Amino acid sequence: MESINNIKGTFEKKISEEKKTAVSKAVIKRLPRYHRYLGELLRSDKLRISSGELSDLMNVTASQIRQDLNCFGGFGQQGYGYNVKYLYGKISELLGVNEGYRAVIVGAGNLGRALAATHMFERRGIVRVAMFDNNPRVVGTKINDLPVYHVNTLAEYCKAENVKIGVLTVPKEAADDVAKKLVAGGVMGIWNFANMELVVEDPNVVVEDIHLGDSLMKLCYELKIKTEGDVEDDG
Amino acid sequence: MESINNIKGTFEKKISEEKKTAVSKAVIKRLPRYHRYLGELLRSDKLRISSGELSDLMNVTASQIRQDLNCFGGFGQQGYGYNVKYLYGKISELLGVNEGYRAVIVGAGNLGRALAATHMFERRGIVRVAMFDNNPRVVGTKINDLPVYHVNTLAEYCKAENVKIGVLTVPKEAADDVAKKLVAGGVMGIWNFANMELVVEDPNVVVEDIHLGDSLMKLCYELKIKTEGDVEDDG
DNA sequence: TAGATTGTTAATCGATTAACAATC
DNA sequence: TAGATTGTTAATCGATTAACAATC
Repeated sequence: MESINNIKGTFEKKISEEKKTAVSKAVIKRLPRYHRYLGELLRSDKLRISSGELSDLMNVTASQIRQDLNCFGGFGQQGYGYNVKYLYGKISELLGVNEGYRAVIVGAGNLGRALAATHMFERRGIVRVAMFDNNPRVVGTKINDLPVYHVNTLAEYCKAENVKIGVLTVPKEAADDVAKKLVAGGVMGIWNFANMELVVEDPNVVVEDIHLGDSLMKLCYELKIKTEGDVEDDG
Repeated sequence: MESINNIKGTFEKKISEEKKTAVSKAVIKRLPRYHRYLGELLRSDKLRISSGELSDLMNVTASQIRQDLNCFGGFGQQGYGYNVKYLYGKISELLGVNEGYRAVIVGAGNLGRALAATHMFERRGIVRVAMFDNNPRVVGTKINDLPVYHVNTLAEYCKAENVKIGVLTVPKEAADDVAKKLVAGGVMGIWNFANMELVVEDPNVVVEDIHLGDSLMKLCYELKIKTEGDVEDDG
């Protein structure tokens, strides 16, 4: 009896594992890029594309493209390639473009305003519903058609308005506190521009840290390496 | 005779290779993060730190920290650890913080203005000298103390003013053209916010593409994965 | 059917981690 | 000297590429 249960358990585990087969981080990071290129192909009325063609376009190996796409299912057809519209649709689906997630921007400073002005969100099916700040001079105003509320009402608002994404453009000293409010309000994803690694208790909340400064420094490093040796070395 | 030359050649090659030992991309991407944490430790008056302590702080393995730092030389001391100030200085040096690179921002839209308003550049020893745009209504004005010139004068200005870094916040249709002007002006590093992979002919010019949209999509993907299964699946 | 191109397995490469001898 | 911790080599892990059988 016990041995039968053991066998059954093992078997079930194998099946569920097979279904998951956790997609690697490297693949996930590449998905948006595929989406971008396929969107362009679609706009240029290209109907089908092979991994070889896409490989030339994107500067990655055809092998990687096939491997990547196959993590999510067989989107192509042997001898034909991939149908651009179909593949674009599938990747859009994977990326949640059709989910209509609702987002708030917290921090109405320069960066918050700049993000409020972009089409970055609509383009991805994300609906911005409001901005938040603690400055009484901007609370109550509108920025790019978005009402600005006081950050004290953040959690409450998110809960009532079913906000799923919070964009953090506050100074890093305030970031932890605002993040707590977002999580309390049921927000499940935080896009963090606060120049620090945001730590959130709830393991179901995902965080994407943006480190513009790190990117700028990496540029300087590479610039330095390339130009080094061109000048006298006084080391 | 020939065989002697061959042996000599092999030997010389080995030495020069040993000196280079090209630092891996993964390590380079982590350098700015070390710089960030060490800067904070310095500000909090911490004098020394071991790879073990830093490991706890940064959430990476101590082994990786030691391995990473050793790509650039022995910055630590057995039995002691690393001197915070010294290590910070060394990493700053590696990252070109003391080089005083001069930078222009091309594109005086929302993002360009937001970047102009940050302290991101000074903090890394980069000197912003001007902004550029093609809109006659902003050309001639000042934004955050930076003069705004017409983009037609870009190459000429960069050459005259020894500009090394160009920040690209123009629409992607204009990006290639502006990049050409920057390169013509002797700019060696381009920080590209134009939502496309910038291709530059000159192999000595380094490009760092920022893809905020990709990051946002990745967030949505992870958000979707986490919340999937919580709701009815009408697939 | 023949040609093309995928899906998938196996081989290679690179990056991370573990272990430990060197040394402060 | 003994204890601590680096620098560095070896082992492991993960990601990329190559190869080819399956199949449209």
